Amino acid sequence: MTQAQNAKAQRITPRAKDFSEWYGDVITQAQMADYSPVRGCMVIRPHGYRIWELMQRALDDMFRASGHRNAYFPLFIPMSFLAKEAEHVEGFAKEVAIVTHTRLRATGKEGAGAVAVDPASALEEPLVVRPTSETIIYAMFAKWIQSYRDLPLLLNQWCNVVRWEMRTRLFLRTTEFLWQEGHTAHADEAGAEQEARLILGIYRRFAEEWMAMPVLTGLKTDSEKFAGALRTYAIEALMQDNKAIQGGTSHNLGQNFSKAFDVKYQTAAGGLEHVWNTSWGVSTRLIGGLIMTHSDDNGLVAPPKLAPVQVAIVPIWKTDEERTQLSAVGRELKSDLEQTGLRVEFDERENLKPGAKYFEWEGLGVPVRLEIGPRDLASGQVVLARRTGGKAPVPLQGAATAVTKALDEIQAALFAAARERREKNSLRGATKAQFLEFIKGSGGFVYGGFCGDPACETEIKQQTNATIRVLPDPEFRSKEVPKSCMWCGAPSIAEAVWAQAY
RNA sequence: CGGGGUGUGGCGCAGUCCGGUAGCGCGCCUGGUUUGGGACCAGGAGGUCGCGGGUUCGAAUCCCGCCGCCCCGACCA
Repeated sequence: MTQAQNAKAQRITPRAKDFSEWYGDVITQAQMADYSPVRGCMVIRPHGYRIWELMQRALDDMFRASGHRNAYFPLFIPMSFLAKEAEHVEGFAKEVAIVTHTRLRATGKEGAGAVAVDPASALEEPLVVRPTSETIIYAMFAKWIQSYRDLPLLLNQWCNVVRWEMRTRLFLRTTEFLWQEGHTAHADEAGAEQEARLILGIYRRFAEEWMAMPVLTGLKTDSEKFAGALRTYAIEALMQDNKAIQGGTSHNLGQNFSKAFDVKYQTAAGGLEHVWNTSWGVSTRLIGGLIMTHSDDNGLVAPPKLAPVQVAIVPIWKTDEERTQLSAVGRELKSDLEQTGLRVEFDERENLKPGAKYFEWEGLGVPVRLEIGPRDLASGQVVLARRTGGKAPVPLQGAATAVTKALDEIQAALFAAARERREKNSLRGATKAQFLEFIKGSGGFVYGGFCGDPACETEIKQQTNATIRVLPDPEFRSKEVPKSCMWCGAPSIAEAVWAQAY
């Protein structure tokens, strides 16, 4: 077997063969993450972390522009805090990590038994490792908020959280993950509601404009809402295997937490009122969504705006003279592109043939590759190859313009393709029979009437594993309003979108 | 927690049925020749065969126990 054939044989598992293996292969190939020695945890490698940093920057700018400020609250939360809001405890009790001791001691034994928990170091009150920070943040809000003049209070934090999950998958669900959590306090319900909706809009814009990932926005049903929230809004995207992913949530918490933590403010009229809160978050899970939205059987496809490397320049040379010449031209090209703000690598490695480099950069998801050899040099051009397919020569002089244009086109094309795929895999106005056939077949988003009865929702979930992803916002609703429940036939209270989900 | 699979150089695997002291491909290192879609030749480094017991002259291989990981189901961003 030649090396080429061998490499082909070891390639990424095709999506059609095994989607889940494909997903893992893409991550490995792109060096985005690795399994850690701790079960359920992952190491985010530089190429994956860079995507997260780019996401953070974009989101953070949007938060800041809308008046939010960043802060940092501690990892540890007194166990008693979690118990203060009844629904909230119930929601998280099953998956919190608890710190009970503060010391190890040497046992004098060999190997793994050489250290043990020092029983003398038991904490009086155990600490929980935050699964989310509502409790500790609102405990602090109670200290900081006194008057209506202190409102609204608009904070955000970037941090890690821990939820002890039974089954984990890289990026999509890990025991520890990175996210941002926004927490705000408002003088009235309208303020909180407006904030929750504002953030949902930011999440949608981020998903569409940066990730090139089309999303539905809407309201979660009670069974799917955040534990402790009045209402939960979410963005939902459809992956290539036709399973849905919840990409971000924005909660109107009402006064549930302000009452539990006694967060009160004095009104202009002199009265005393509990504040209205919101909380909202997106996590590294979005990276999983990004992978499953765009990538193909050759590896990662990164949308240009979030690609750690946007342009890879690959020189092609034979003689030493060509090498010297191309090395100089390549460096200059790199520098030109960088000056227009692009993220560029010039691949001068000598131990790899150009073809090998192409495959490597493709696996890493680089949207644009510039190939430049003696023939191009002679005619004053470079070959511009797109990750999504197609090669064409462009003038070497002013290549930055062509590259920028290509990146913009790729960004737009990825979004359009993803949206088209989603629509192709959506079924509207479904009857029960159509719903069953669709969900058990290829799957996707199913739009239909919903009676509002949780029992109906549960029955559907039990029989099909599909859940209501959202009660969609007006612009995503079908033209014809469903009159009756897709499942039970009772009068419909709202249109719902069902899907099997991650 | 239930079901399935799997643990052998960094990665992917063969060897296990039928015990005889570990091999292949990729990757890595050195030198040379190469370079327009995964280069080739030569030399080389690297493994307590998941862990613990047992059987045996001898165990990756047979027996007993344990553990890890991956995939599939119920909970979740």
